Amino acid sequence: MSAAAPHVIVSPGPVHAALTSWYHHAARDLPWRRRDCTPWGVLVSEAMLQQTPVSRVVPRWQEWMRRWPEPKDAALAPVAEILTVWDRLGYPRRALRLREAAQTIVDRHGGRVPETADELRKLPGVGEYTAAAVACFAFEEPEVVVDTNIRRVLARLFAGQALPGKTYTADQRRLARDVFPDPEADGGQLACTWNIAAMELGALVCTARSPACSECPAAQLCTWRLAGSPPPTEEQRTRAQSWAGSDRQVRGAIMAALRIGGVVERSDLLDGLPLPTVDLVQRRRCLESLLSDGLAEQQGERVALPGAHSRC
DNA sequence: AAAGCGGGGCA
DNA sequence: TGCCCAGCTTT
Repeated sequence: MSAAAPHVIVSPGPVHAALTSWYHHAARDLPWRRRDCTPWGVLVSEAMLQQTPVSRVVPRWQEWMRRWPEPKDAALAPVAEILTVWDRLGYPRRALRLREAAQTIVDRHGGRVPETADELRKLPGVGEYTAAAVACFAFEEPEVVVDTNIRRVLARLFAGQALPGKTYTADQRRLARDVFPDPEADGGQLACTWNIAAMELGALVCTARSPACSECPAAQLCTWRLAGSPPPTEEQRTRAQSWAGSDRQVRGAIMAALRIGGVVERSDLLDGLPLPTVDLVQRRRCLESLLSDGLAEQQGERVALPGAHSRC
């Protein structure tokens, strides 16, 4: 037993009622939430939404689903095309893994997205969160879903903290389980709605920077609010990864050049990138890492997106 | 448990 | 400029 474990004082029941009721009229109309969205569409959305805001995902999701409406379509798509459609969503390794997941679904699941969190978890790029989310949102399985929004909402509602801290700890996982609705109460309906409602509240009302507590359906039940909304501690404040000058920036610039230029001379890639600094060691390191990741391909003295045909 | 991995938008 | 955003993989 951990001495630092937060104890749930507020009864979860009224909070479940407040948030799920709120969700029914406040929810955004997102394409992957519609009745006619397939499990594959839900999986694609979750892969794209890993670390990328909804507003930037919507158009890329629509283009992806138009081209590859089923797993078998994405499984056959050239990597170059996958990465081009992915465009600047970021973390392009996610796109490769989504394609690999499609291939696994075809090879091992008859082309249909598996329905349980345990099976989903085995797919490339599918971790604890995504497995639970797809099982819940696509198949109405009452899995405990915990994303960055839900972590923050639970920290405030039940632990009285302004922010949940940078890493997902065992205490937070325990809290999420402790306040989760009874999965067997009504066939899992409440549990699934609770997941999406808590997530939506975190996205629209209980935001990280300036929460709109006056609009919160659970403000009167919120432990953090009742404690006077104490500010986050120094430890809870996340320190951002630097961006300028980072390998991620250089990798991103190389990928952008490959998407636009098709097949590019290796030398042009190393000294012709639109970046503020020219660090040849770093550029070489980043190019090698992209080749190693399978995000780029060497063709003689040229470099291209994997599968892109050379002009020779 | 911590580090690495994109990119855009807003305070 | 700093910070935030429907995480996963590797160590």
